[in-house]
Amino acid sequence: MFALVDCNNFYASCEALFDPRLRDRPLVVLSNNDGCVVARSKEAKAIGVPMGAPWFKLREMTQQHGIVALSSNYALYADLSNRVVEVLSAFTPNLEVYSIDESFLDLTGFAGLDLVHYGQQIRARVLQWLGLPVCVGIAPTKTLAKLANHVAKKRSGYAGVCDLTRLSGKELDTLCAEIEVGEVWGVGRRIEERLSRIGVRSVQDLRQSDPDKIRAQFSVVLERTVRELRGEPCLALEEVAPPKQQIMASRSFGNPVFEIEELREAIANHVGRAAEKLRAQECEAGAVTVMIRTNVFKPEEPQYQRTVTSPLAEPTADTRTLLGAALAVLEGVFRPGYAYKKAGIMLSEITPVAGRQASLFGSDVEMARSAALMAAMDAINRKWGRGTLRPLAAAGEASGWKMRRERLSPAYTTNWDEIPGVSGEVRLSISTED
DNA sequence: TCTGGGGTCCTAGGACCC
DNA sequence: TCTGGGGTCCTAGGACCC
Repeated sequence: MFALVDCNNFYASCEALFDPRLRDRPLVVLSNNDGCVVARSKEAKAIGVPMGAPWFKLREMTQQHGIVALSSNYALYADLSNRVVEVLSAFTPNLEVYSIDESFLDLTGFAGLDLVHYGQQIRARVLQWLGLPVCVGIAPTKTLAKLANHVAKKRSGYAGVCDLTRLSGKELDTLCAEIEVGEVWGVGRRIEERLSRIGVRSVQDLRQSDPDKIRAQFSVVLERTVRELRGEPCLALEEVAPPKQQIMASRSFGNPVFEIEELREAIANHVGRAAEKLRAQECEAGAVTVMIRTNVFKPEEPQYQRTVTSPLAEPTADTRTLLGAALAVLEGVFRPGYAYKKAGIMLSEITPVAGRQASLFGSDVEMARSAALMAAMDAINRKWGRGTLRPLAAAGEASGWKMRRERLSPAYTTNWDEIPGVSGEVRLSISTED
């Protein structure tokens, strides 16, 4: 038995938590570079702000409704996300952190409990301890738990907790017939269109499809979805995230970039971040990819984009080696005269340091020195903040490539200088509901 | 003026092997 | 007249997720 716990309007809820003026107002959180809407408060959804809409296209709507827009504050969201997981961990021994705002809880063996009541306890505790609203979906497979969570969110009658096993077969049929198939986890826009063409429009239609035929016409992935919808578990809880096979770091630029110096600086920063993640999972990379491109949304301007991968002589996690390879690629792909809008890098062919094969040509002493240097750099950056120590190439004065973040809220919970202060008379009231 | 940044898995087809 | 059978590896592209 699984429970899927999902935070409601997570980014928007995090922002409103520390700024009460934002409550009950249409609030949106923007993507990096203040580009698109990536999260909306209940009120923003109600007035019809579409998900993914470019912010600059919403100006009229903003004036009309007084929408508040904020830049993404991932330091805040990540910290609060960790706290949510900590609270949830008390409710189960086995938990999978699925995304920044969702976790699967293993409730196998909890059959003696009233799971709806248990779900309500989870909601109440996260709300009381963290101030964040969540919904809970309970079912015997992950796909059904996702569906249950959708129901808990959309139907007020469930008060935020839906246990599909509480429904009779007939009630479940009726419910599934009322939900569009596109709401199912794993059914995106394309598959939804194709399903519609063969007459599969509701969740119920998909549940009643023949898994073998679905496999033949679509894929083994969708077959698993059908089986999961029928209550046959095909997806297991993944408590420990497997190491990443690729690590990417890329950003759009706040302003168009013309000079290779600025691209170098951006690439150097990206390599630094990606290499840090690589070392955090105790791995090395065997190849570095560099991507640069002009603005795809301005087809009237000259377009250029290149993505080139450079294999390394041997795998490494040393920022200096990775950066050397990346900058060499950049020299090769750069063409002057273009207005670049985005640059990124990717580390691939990732292998654990532990299984490393001895090198034919390298020296063990050099390798040990490299590992020690990187460990020292990471420790200093952890203690004194990201970017305290970084490659020279990343430390230039150019700023055109940096992303726009004009509406950033404080790092309320992760920076001593930005912790909110309280003044005046304070009256605390403590609820004993939980 | 202005449009994000990460990831995963699966499949088909080509090249190659014996 | 008539031309096998069984595999692996790699890449590109498509689909999905948050």
